Amino acid sequence: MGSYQPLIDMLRHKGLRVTPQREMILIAFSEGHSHMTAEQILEKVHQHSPSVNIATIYRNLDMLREYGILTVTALPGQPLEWELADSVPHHHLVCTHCHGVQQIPDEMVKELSGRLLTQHGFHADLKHLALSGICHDCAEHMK
Amino acid sequence: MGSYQPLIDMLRHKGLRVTPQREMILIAFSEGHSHMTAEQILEKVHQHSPSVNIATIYRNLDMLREYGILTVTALPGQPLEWELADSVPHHHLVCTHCHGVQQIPDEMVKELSGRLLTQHGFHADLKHLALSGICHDCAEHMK
DNA sequence: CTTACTGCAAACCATTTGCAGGTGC
DNA sequence: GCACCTGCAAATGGTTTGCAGTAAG
Repeated sequence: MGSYQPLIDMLRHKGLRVTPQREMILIAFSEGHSHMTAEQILEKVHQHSPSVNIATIYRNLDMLREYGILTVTALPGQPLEWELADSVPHHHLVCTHCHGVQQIPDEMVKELSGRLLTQHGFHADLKHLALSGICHDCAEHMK
Repeated sequence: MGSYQPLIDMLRHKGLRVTPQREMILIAFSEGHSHMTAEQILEKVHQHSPSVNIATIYRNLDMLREYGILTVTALPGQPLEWELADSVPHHHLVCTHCHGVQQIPDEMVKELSGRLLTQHGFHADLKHLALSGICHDCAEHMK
């Protein structure tokens, strides 16, 4: 539910044009559900301006993803779900063999936590997730 | 790479008809990659019988999923990936509020572990994963 | 012999694209 | 003013469906 202003500034800062359509999309995220389909976003935008086209929504969602502002997740048989990338904490991969630690972006884990929420209503605390296993180098040596 | 015979027996046992198309689909999984798209499965089946139709593939994949023989996963912008359900370990969701424990299918975690392997070369040990968070009921009460 | 299953073709639905006109900077 | 952005409409691509014929049991 954060303000959308900083995101609009970010667009301007990156040399992208700030259009009403883009503002309304970002406003939709700050007002609506945390994750929405393109169609749901269009609905929210239409509350402000019914002439906006779905193609514009798709193009801008994709652009916002490329610039790291949004993330997408896919569920089998359902339209794509979009959400603000917002705060992006990191997670760790810990090797049980060499005890080395590796960082991975939250994006990899987000798909899991998103599904836990939508399918099980479980608000997973995956802010500081640590996963154990065998790292790439150790796996090579063990062959 | 396991044998497909037990799966065919399972179909027969559940009163479903054992057709050449269904056999060839199961053979495709026992011979091919662990996860495949409908199109890739069709290709494998066409090696044995080129007259089989894609609609039949889709209908049977869906039927096999309903009977717990296959699982599907979706990645943004890509066709669905199908794989044998085979051994399906479970994971746990532990509520930090009521300390309740909930089980989730391995399917939900598989997408993550697959990506950790392909993108980071990390062989995650996700056989007995336990995730903490707030369960649905507690989240409702806390509102 | 019954009816589940198949092939075919058309429909469907989310998403993408080409293009001509509009608008932010 | 110029390139970027938009609306529109048509195309796309994966998946589903209706129907008449076929074959598993």
